[in-house]
Amino acid sequence: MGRSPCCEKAHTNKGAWTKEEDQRLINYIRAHGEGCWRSLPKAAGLLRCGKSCRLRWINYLRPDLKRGNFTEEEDELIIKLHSLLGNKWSLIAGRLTGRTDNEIKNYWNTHIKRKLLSRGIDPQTHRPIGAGVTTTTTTTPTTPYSDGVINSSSPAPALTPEIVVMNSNQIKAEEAQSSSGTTEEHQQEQQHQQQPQYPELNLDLSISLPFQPEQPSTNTAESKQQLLSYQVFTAAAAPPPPPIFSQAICLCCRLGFQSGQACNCQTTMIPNGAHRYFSPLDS
DNA sequence: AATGCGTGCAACCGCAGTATT
DNA sequence: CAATACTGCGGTTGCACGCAT
Repeated sequence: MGRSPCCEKAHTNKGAWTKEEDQRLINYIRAHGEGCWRSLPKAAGLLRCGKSCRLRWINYLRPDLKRGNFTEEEDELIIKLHSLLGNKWSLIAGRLTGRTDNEIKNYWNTHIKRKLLSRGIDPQTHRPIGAGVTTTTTTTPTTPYSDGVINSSSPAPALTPEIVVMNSNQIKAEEAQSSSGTTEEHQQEQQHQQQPQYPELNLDLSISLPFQPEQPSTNTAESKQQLLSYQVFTAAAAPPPPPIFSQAICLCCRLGFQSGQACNCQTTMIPNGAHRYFSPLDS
């Protein structure tokens, strides 16, 4: 048997929130904190479903929200993040403090799309419009880096989550520094130079079979640890986190970045071209 | 002043993944 | 293990507003 029934959809208000409803929600969350959205409406005396309360709080009432226009820096950051992550608005929002996924999504659809089109750039692919897709490689329409292992024949860019929050000058400096790296890095550098719009991005991606761990774990605790690791790499990170070892698949690795280039987790290649991720604890 | 149109944004909807019973 | 609820996410819709005609 499952749980008890969800919030009754009857007897719930819809549409715009009133000031009184807002105040009730704020007061309740101040007193009891976020979470438990299902029981919140009843406890707070609101005729709304929990989902609606959550949305209202996250998108509008949260005290740490930054209201107002997006800056030029935020614009460029969103564009770069979108080229990297696709329509993963929540991940993008995690990189812009005080902005919500909904806000960014709206801003993208109303402003940035147009901005890119006026620059002659396809907002979905981040390629110049008219540059035909002639390769046999495939990318998903909304996510340049699909959720799988990127084929080793087309190495992913040496971008780290930290680089993502840097400005373009910092990125250039980072690239200049990396040019004195290994042969492999040098090859990537050459590929970067072939990208006309965003040199740090390689959008020519192939898709291979999804990564299969050698010892797939169904352990719940380990799953939680993986989630935690994922959250560490995706959380809003104003200052770059100190070097840490990932004990699971970090976001960088999930995006196909190779160890050392993008993150500090320990990743190695296995013969089929996929990556094997292992924890320092394994050794 | 009235109307039409475009824009911006809050809110809803449906789905997928996860948690719980 | 299956069934069900919960949570979060992305896509879409609808309304309010401003501007042009």
